[in-house]
Amino acid sequence: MPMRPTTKDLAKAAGVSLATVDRVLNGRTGVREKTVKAVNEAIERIGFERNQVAATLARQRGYRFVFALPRSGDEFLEEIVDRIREFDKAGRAEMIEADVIRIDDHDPHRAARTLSRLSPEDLDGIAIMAPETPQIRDALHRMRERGIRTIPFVANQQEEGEEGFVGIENRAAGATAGRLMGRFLGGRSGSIVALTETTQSRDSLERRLGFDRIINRDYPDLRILPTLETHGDPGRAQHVLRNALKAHDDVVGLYFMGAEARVPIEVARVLNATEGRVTIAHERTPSTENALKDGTVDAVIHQDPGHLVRSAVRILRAKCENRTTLASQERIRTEILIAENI
Amino acid sequence: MPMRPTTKDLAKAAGVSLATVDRVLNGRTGVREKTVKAVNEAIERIGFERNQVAATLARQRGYRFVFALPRSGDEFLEEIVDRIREFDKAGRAEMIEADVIRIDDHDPHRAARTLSRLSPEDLDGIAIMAPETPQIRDALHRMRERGIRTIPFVANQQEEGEEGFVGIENRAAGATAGRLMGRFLGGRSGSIVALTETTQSRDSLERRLGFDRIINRDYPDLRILPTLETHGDPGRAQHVLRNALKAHDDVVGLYFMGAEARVPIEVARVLNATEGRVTIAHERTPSTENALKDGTVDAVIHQDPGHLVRSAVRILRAKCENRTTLASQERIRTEILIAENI
DNA sequence: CATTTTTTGAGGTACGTACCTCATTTTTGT
DNA sequence: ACAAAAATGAGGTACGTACCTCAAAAAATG
Repeated sequence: MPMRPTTKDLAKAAGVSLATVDRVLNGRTGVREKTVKAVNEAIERIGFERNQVAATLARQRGYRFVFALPRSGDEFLEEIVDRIREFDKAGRAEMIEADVIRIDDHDPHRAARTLSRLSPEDLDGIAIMAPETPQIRDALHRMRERGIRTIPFVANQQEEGEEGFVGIENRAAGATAGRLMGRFLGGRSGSIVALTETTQSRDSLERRLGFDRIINRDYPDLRILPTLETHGDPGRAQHVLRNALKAHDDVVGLYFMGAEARVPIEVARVLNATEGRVTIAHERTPSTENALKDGTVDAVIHQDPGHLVRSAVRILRAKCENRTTLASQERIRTEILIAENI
Repeated sequence: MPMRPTTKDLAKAAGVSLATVDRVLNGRTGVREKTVKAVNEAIERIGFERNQVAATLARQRGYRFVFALPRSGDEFLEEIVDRIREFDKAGRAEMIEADVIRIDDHDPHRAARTLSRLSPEDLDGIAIMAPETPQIRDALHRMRERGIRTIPFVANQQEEGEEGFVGIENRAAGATAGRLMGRFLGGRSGSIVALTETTQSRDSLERRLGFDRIINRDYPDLRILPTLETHGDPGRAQHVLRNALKAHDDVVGLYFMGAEARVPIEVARVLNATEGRVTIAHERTPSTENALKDGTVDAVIHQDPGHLVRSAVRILRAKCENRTTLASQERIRTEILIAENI
């Protein structure tokens, strides 16, 4: 068992004292540039790696991470919340806490204010799932300046400045749905109904783009109708779906693009709309799971909430410890679920 | 921040000394049943949870886990090995080591001897991927008696005694392949060629069972031919595949059940066998990935090697610390890969 | 009851890092 | 060259647990 070099070894190797090593390692002030470089050089030379176990123990307060999620929640969001709670429980032994705060997704100012109130005393990092508004972007920027690590979560923030996004690429997810739709239809021709809560959300937009790309390029006999919106309202959902089916007698496929597939699924059941048609939805939830099992839905495009949560924590923690993560390991997969591999 | 109770608090609550708490917590001998119960009762009462961070630090030697993998390796195995190495590197900061040893899968006695040589000094736990032979089973049993935690890895060991298996359920994986085959064929009728290295392996057997179940039940127009064996030999593979295609002019699908899809894929390319047919393989590897991209293979049934490795480590570690894991979180998913979600 | 055996307590050190204080040295500005 | 400021060193404590020794107490044995 090869003894790993400790801070003591590092101090000796760099020709400085333990105190200075500590200053450099933890980015404290009052160290000459020259000394910093000497220490860093020694780190490379002897291959020093901070013992995170000892470090966490020493800095009494472990890590505390917060997930900022929209208040208005769908089923999938609930799954995520459950996973966060689960992680929090399991993480206690590792001195890692994970909490949830809800932010007003309909009121960006209020949301930004909520974020502004968070201080580095309360948390070390935050994973944020929020619409991209200037207010939110600003709030995030200020948090980072206060020393809180941030990471976009599930809903992408365009901002290229910060690396590390936890979630799937929705274009690819839409393309996956498109390919399955095309293959499951096996050469049939006709129209496809695309349904979502609101076309305003970037997720839906990108999914639709990916979906379109595949269908239009590879399945010329299929035609995708303009996206229908439910606004989360079952009544409206039923209305628009019925109208669409009435207006087009050649509908062969249904694509539910939103995260809340529950409403479309229920409505489709009532209208008996999936019979003889291929139906594809997003995100595994109790609703979509049941629908897969009873055949209402043929495939579900999914991202694993447990992976989302754990990956976010790993990345945030790495940021806190100035480590890098293996991007390959943190990539969230776009999963395909059918009745057989649920 | 609610202070978590420490061993000191526990000692006070149980009315015993720190030394006794230590004895109970670490399962040492020389403690009266009555005392043990008193301590355990106090643990429940005050909600004591061992601080694993401090514990790992204190027991100098962190954890050392070994993956015992068959020597004769396919591409998928190489992926797994890469993930283990990756984990080992990343795990050093957490004081967790992960190593690989290769065992002779063709010589159970030699394999068993290799395992017998491992002592608790060398490792804390082992994840084993090996055929189920009495010799191996015995060796595992003896290891457990020596205090080494064991867990079957990817290849299931029937043995119901030990819980925790890391890998997918191959019946379900086969069923998934079957469903995709049926749907992708979209009502066409004909024969399906099933190919594997050897029908002796339980993995292949179970996959075939799952595959058959779906096809026979739901796709009466499809007929699965007797399983062909390659024994890993390209020449033989080409021979049996060509013969099958010659004997049956109605082959509409190919199912590569083994973990080494490289050979069948290459052979199929040479014979131009996939053109106009649906082809499904197992495990994502460079070969299957390329085949997906260029259309040689239509879908790949997969289990993520990174997840496999991390899950095995989590479970082994939990066993070492007498903790339980959330089975739901440790279940390895049977993934479906197509060109769009690779 | 005396003696052996078992059980328990008291106290210590160690793990590797964080974080603190204070003295001392080195550098900077004038 | 001098004072002021900045940089560094020396030494300490703490985190919560593991693991060790030795003495003392309690229980079991005859």
